[in-house]
Amino acid sequence: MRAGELAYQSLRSDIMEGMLAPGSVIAEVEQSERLGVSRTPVREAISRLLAEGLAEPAPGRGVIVAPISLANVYALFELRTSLDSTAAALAARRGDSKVFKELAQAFEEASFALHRGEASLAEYYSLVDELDTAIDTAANNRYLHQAQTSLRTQLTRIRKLSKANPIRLEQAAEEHAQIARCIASGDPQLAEAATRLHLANALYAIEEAAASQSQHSLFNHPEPTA
Amino acid sequence: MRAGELAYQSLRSDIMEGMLAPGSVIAEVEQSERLGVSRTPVREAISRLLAEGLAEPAPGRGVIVAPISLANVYALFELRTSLDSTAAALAARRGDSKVFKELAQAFEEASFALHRGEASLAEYYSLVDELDTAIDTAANNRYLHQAQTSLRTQLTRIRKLSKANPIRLEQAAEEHAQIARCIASGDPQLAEAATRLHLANALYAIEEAAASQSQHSLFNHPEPTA
DNA sequence: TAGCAAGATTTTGTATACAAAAATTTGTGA
DNA sequence: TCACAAATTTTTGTATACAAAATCTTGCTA
Repeated sequence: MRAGELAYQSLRSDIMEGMLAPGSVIAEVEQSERLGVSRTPVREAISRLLAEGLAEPAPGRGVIVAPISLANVYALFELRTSLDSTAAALAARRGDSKVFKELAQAFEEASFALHRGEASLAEYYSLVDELDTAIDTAANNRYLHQAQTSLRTQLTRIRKLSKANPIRLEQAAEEHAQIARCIASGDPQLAEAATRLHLANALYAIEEAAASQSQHSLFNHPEPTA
Repeated sequence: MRAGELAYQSLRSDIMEGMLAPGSVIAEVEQSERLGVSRTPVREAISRLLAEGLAEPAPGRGVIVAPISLANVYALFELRTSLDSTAAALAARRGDSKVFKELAQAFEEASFALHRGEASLAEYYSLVDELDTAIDTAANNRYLHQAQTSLRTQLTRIRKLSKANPIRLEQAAEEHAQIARCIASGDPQLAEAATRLHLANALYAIEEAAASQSQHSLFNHPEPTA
């Protein structure tokens, strides 16, 4: 692998896994020594992280890994709702009905399996990825896809912070099945409605989780400037 | 100015102004010589252009300035409709009514002035920028704003290709006034509807312009791979 | 002791040299 | 003349040295 690519992948996964804590500075020399490459490729990597929103320039401390705060979640979900509902509507118009019928079926089964404790989280999330991919493909809009990709990166970080609630997972699986069915039906408005409903529920679940868990362990508020 | 910043600004404006034609390769050495800086800052600049979508990696020719094609316009407008209508709805909920009332007034006047040939294009476009900025501010969502910013870059490029039709400009000014009024009214659904209507009309106008002007001068189709 | 300034240190920005990879050209054989 | 391969040239990737800027220390003075 190219050194720049390696640096990017390493830093990215370190941020996603929380090894590099939100708010901590990403020093070029430190990282280049740690990763065993020179500063040039880590600079390249950092600029990619910057563009992706995983890192941020900090006023006088260089660049830091982007903080996550509860306020961000609302903003993120506003954009997500816009993007995902549009994608679902486009997929309903353009997609292959068969593909989404099968996905709906798979989500139904996953919901059952989840209920009986027979399915793993990883399996479920990979199914969600499949649905996302199918929608992206069907929507057939590279700009939309690009916007969603960078958004999903942020959402993934947030998901890792809040422990998944088993009951919510079952519900979510049902909702995903519903979305897939609506897209399969070819009705854009319906697909959009199902998506909005799902996202509203998902946000609500996050709020609940945040309220029950200690906020400070859940979310890293950007430290006060003063 | 930093050399990297200078290289970025220069290349960006060269692309936007068409000095660097869509599809032409951006060679590091060539540009570094032309701009009088070393390869390092132009590499930084290129990576920013890449992230912004103004440049694209080309399979075996390095990076090229992103082509513009009619097909892209549809995709772009699909995303734009989603983003702008969401922003308008948020602005209607959160914005200061007074600001948008004044903007509506300004657009009404601009429409008159345009009709009498008393207003310049530049003035009108700067008014549009004001409205966009006001909506961004009112919507108060950095992620949405970021997505819109990169999208607008693309749209600006397209706008430069099609000559503005004076009659359409008047209509557009009216539509903008309408959008501002709807936001001022505080009704999110109405604001969204006005935005969607405007964008549908704008797209239609582009299609008309493309049909009347010679396609090949208007749009740069990506050359066939064979 | 508080505040400030001068120096020291770290960190970032830029240039350049070198290495590796890719593309193009050139030459040779069928 | 065409195809293929070898060699050359160009282009990109990486390391490193040096410069400039910013931050942090330290010590002086009021």
